[in-house]
Amino acid sequence: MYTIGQVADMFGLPVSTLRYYDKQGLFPELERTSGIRRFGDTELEALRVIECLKKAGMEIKDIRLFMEWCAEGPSTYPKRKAMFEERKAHMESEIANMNRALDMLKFKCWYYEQAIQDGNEDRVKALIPDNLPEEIKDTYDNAHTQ
Amino acid sequence: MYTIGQVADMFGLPVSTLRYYDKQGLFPELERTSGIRRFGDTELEALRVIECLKKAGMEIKDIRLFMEWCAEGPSTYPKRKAMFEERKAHMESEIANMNRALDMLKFKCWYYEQAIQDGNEDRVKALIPDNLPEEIKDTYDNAHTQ
DNA sequence: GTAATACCTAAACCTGACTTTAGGTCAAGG
DNA sequence: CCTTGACCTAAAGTCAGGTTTAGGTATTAC
Repeated sequence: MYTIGQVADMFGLPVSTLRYYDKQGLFPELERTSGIRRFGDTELEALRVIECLKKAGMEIKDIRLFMEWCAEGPSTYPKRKAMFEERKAHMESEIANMNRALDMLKFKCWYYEQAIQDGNEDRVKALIPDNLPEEIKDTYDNAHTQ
Repeated sequence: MYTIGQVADMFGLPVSTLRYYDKQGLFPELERTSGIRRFGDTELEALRVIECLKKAGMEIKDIRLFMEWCAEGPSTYPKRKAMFEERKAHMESEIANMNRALDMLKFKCWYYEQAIQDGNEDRVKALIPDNLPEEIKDTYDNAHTQ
């Protein structure tokens, strides 16, 4: 059993964050001894899960839901799986969007590289339609910009 | 020249957002006729750029900086390029992080798939160490979780 | 002539995930 | 005894990126 301060040190989190998580219902089984929180294995495990779920872009309220489902037992496996499937699909489309943005950024870097060499944008602007490197060509339509 | 309402329709943005962008200094050259905003080609171009830069995860204040640099002329090419290089690096590391999170999600989906089949987590918990599909094996250490 | 629109402003409000503040309890150390 | 440090609470503050509201002007439509 650990105090909030020990757990904060273990996870490199501010004490205030742990209190906040508790208030949000992320530790449904948390016990107290005369008002003081006592973190056990269940809570440490929960914290590890929370860190994972946050990385996956999940909101606190969804994480709470997940914790509640875990406490409810095997009957909630399908719900839990569905939540992760939905997250996975969301994440995949986010990554696809970010890759498009990344192509755009590559294009911008190339564009300004040329502009710096020339001292102006005239040549590079004229150059774009044919001479654009393959991988960023698709980006051009999105990036018809300075 | 267009009114704010026409531009809002053209870009599918609320009028309030355009006023907000203006207030944030994103249209340094915007003109007015007796108090009313007149959006010209410069502003439409700026809006296209803004949409790109937002996709690239840039904050409003950085976009304003970029707009100001554009207005300053060729001497700011290197600054503009540096801004995009920095963004590019940032984006690449974000994508890498997201891919790690995605692997974790794949692992979770697989895990619950097994748990649903078995009606409990006993077998899948025991199964993990050897039997984990290759691509998500690395993830396991991050996901030593329910 | 009045009602509906489209425009304007400043300022308050919203969301999420925390953080900070203000005020209080309790145990140990000098 | 009294200060320090770890814990507690509720409530307010923070940040970004808008959105909403309240109140005002100006043009067009019936």
